[in-house]
Amino acid sequence: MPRVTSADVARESGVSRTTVSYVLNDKHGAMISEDTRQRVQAAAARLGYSPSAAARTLRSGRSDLVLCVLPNWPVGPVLDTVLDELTRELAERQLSVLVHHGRSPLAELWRAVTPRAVVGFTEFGAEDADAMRRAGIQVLSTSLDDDPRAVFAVAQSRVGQLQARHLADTGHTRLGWAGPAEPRLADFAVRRLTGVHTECARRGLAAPVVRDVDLDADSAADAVRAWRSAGVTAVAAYNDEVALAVLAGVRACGLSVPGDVAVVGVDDVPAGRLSDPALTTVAQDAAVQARAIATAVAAALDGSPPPAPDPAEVLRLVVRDSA
Amino acid sequence: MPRVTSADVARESGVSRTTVSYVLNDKHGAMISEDTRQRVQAAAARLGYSPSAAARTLRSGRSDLVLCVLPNWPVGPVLDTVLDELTRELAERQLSVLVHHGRSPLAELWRAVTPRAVVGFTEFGAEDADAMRRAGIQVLSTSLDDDPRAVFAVAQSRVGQLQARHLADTGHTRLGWAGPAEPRLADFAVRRLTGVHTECARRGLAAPVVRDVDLDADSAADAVRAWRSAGVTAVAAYNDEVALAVLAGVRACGLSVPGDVAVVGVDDVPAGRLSDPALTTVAQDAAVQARAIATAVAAALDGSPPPAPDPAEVLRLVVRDSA
DNA sequence: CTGAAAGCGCTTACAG
DNA sequence: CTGAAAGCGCTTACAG
Repeated sequence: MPRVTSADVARESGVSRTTVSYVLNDKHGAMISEDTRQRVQAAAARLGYSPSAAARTLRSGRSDLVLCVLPNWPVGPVLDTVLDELTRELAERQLSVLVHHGRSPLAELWRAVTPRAVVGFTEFGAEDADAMRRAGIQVLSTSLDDDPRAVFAVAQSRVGQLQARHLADTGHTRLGWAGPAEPRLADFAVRRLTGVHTECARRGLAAPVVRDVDLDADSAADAVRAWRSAGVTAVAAYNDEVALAVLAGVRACGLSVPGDVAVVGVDDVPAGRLSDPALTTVAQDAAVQARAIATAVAAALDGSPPPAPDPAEVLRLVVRDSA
Repeated sequence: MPRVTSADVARESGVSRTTVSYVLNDKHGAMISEDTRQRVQAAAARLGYSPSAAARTLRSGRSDLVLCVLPNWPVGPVLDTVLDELTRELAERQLSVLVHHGRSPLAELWRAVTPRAVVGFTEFGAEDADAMRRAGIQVLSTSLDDDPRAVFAVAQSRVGQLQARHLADTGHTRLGWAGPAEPRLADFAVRRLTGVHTECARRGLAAPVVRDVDLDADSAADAVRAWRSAGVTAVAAYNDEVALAVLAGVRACGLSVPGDVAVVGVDDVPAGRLSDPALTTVAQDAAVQARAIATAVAAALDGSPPPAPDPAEVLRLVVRDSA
């Protein structure tokens, strides 16, 4: 089935392609007779015409796409919300958001879609970034640190600091750190752990006792025993899932939370509110993050420098029963 | 910064654009002298040349993109894996997978990217589907039922059947259904509930007692009391999250699982393995699903009809402690 | 108020 | 072995 082009519409309605283009793009508003306008629109509808994006992009030199490149790590609930929000917010600016999962050769991809902007939720290689800029694409990236070049940054070390601060404030002096077994999360994990370290150092406490724990009770029980024998009374977990594993490990050891071991997670997932005991955690406000990123992207596209959002708005300690 | 075009590369290397194109696309292998080839490649690299996707697509009439359109509902762990796998599998066929979150006007979108195929994880409107086909785009969709026109289907009613079957097999005669409070999940929920109904009817049991439960212990406790007073001894939950809420509700009522109320979830999320008691659940093999979908998409693109996968491979009851 | 023409960047018959 | 030329579908000065 051959493509319906603007030439078809022109023929069908007895006008030139120029007129078709004007009518369909609402250009030169009043300069087309109402009669012609109607005829063209009717013909377009009858033929089921839709303009070729490729031709349009080629002509104008820019598409209306924003490409989001996801990192290697599993999409959690926060990022999921961010993408939903971003899609909605940019849609109001006539921009379509497309998401790329996994890190297949980025070069192939942005060439294939010619996006107006690329938003990286992971760091781009320098060559990739250069090549994209050379092709006229806005390159934006989010950061896990306080990178001033990023359009949006939530310093992950602050997450760890918040956890350690709460634990220390509630009287614990020997902390443990429960890292994720999933290696793809390492970029996040090292930063959060650094935050715990920093806070411990600031208060003159010993460095945290580090253990990675699988998402099962046995692995967690091993870790719990190790922590206990090191005198640890409170554990900061990489996220709520890991924290739930620690809870299970403590239970498996016949001990209790928070009496024997206090636990703090990150993310505020539903399962953490429902566990026994309910998880104390660091919540990340996905809606606020999404809005901030969307604003930043929009500003970048306008050429105006975006205001740096206050990271304090994004992170919030939620105290429940586990610590 | 102006775009680097193949003409620039041609000028830089002292050949025609034709030759540049041949070299860069590995066409006519041996027919270009090694010397020329080297010169062109060096020039392209030096200039940082990357071809215009728009021009290429316009020329060839087809892009190498597969657009996945996500439904309204939140992306769960299963779909997340499916997208990752699909991306990887189709990458081997030189196809880039792009994902669209949310249901902003679909028409705008596929026009903007001219994908080779569109894979819907939700139903398309008939006009949308027609318009896409008219534009030469392959339209594929997954289904929640046994729809033969779908490239891939996991009948959600089977999920409910599996849950009910296990509960009935273990001696329960009065079942409850815990639905999700989130309205966007309704499409899934009604089908799973139907499966429970069907299985109950088949065995001559009373219809399940239906309650939607929020993801908090209080809401769940209300539901638990309602079930108890209706004589319910076992509950099939929409998914593991809801099941965890039911667990919390039972606890809040001072009752126990599975003694007073047995509970089955769906999804086999880590938190369900870690809860107390560990959740019996229906696992969906995301890897198998992803492979099946990828194969189906590839087959559709080749024009060959895909083999219907065996849904039995995808769904699996995992018996643990809650039922 | 409307049309003829150029040109976005690419690939590919078709000639040499 | 390599080049001149056409054409994919669109938009937009530029003429009427």
